[in-house]
Amino acid sequence: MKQEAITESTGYLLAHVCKTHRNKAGELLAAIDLYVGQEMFLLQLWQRDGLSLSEMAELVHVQPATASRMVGRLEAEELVKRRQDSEDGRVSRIFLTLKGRELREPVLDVWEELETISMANLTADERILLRRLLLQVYQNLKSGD
Amino acid sequence: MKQEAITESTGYLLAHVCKTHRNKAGELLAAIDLYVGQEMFLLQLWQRDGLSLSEMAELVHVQPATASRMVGRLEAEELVKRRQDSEDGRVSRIFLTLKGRELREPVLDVWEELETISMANLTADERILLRRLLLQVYQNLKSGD
DNA sequence: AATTTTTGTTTAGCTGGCTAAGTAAGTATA
DNA sequence: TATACTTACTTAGCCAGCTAAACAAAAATT
Repeated sequence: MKQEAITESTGYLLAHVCKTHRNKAGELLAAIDLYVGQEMFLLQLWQRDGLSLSEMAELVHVQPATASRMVGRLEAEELVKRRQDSEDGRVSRIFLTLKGRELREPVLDVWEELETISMANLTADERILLRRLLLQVYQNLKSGD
Repeated sequence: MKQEAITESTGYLLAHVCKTHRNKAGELLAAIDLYVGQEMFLLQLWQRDGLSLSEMAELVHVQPATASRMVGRLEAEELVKRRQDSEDGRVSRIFLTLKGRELREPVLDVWEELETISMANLTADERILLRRLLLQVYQNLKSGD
């Protein structure tokens, strides 16, 4: 591969767009006192309170160690509380606090704004197309060796 | 915004694809003893040895603090060395070592493999289209408020 | 019933990101 | 010339990622 090819590659552009997207998300979430990624945990709990830590990790697509620490931080901010499962002493269940529940609407607003900004100037067809292409890339990466 | 809309949004899919891409990159780079992102610094130095730290930060699109630390790690691994500029004592210039230069081919190979995997099953037209759509998203995020 | 294996979580330690603050060199102004 | 301001970099401290190891509970095996 020629050297210039890296910075001209689609993968490089993808990484760059993503970083920009993530930074924008971080900026918008900061306004409601959340760090990027935290909202994903809350999102899952709004759908189903009391998930176990490993269920959370799986749903959010992170490792259990990451989930454990992030839940720890959410707990420290009093957005969630942890309880030991009644039937399996190893299992940690995560529950929303009132404070955590109140963040639902603001988070949805943030993501709506983020999506509106990101998808501006793209027709509905282009958005569908982008999704299809991204899904193909994802499949490739998931199965590639 | 409805809650399900977040996980159905293109931004969410983008983040997910990107994380997968980054993990794949990390896996491939680990085989040549590099962490994700380090190769980007080397890439710039292969093109122009002796860049200042802030030039590096700008070219790689990170903050100077990040660049400083990452260059520190590359120096610890003896891939680069730092020298004070002869005309401006504040300026730190980064030079490749022989070891750093020898990594060029392996890095190019890694990125070629990564790109091959990522773009599999996409026609040339689809790749061009993906790039165009990603660039549009990037422009949106860069100018959006 | 005792032992071994598996499972769920946590902690430690590494990484690349960021912001904020600090330090020293260079430049501009009085 | 002395002082004030700007610039380049570094350090400290926060974050989300990861892997590896440790620990305890549960399940499986002997």
